[in-house]
Amino acid sequence: MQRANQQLTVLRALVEADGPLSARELWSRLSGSGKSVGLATVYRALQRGVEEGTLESVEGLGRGVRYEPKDREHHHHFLCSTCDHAFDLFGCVEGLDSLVPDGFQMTGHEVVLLGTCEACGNAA
Amino acid sequence: MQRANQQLTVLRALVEADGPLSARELWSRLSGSGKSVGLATVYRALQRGVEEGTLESVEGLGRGVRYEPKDREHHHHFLCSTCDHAFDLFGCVEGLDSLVPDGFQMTGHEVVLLGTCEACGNAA
DNA sequence: AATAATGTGAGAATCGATTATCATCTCTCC
DNA sequence: GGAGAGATGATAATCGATTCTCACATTATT
Repeated sequence: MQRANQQLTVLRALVEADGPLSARELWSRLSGSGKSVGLATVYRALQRGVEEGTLESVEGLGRGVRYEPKDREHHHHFLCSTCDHAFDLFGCVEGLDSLVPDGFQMTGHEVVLLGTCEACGNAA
Repeated sequence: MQRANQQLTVLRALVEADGPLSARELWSRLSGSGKSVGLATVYRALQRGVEEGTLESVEGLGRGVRYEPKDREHHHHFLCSTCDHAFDLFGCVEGLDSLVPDGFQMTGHEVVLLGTCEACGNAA
């Protein structure tokens, strides 16, 4: 059995994106670009991608869950408060360990920068 | 059953908490501590607190919205992946500016440490 | 080609979070 | 004490997100 057409369409759109996308964002993008895909199919593709290990769900970017390819290097995100789009950033920060309280075990971290993206800044 | 000043009861519980709480968490805590308060009242108190400027809503800690007193100093949070409780941290990090892409305007940032809190770590 | 297995789209159903409704209850002011 | 204003609790209604259903389409198998 081979992966069907729409599953691939969804995954490819996510790989080409400049940041993590929610199911609905993904659906809007595809709908707007001629490639009409059912919303249910988007959800199925995302869920399956996570199960198969190619995708990862990202929480903590405003409300809702977004998804991104799992093979990306460690990175963080910029969330535009105007258009609500999330952008991938490169690099990380130092000094996180010193924040951890005694007795707590840190297994990971999230850094989210907030503000306005270039497009929204220019439009203003 | 006392029914007076529930607004105060809610705000006080939030001030005494060691981290931001969601409406439901707050409601559970109050219910569990003898001070029975309607869930609707909790929502009303939170909404009003935000309007009046004493409370602040915090997104980005897992799913859902949590609230904390607005007069706290700049700080971040530790989210326990076992009990899902959010704890206040003290201190901040350096080097965030270097992550901002050209043309983007950063107005704020969030740092969330993930892992297990002391209680959950000991219980394991 | 015939059949079986799987993928897909549209919309219904579900779920949790939040808000609205409304009958009561409390407090204040007279 | 009594009226009016605002607060409260129980629960229904709403809302957005996600999942489920099912008829149909596509692909695989023989």
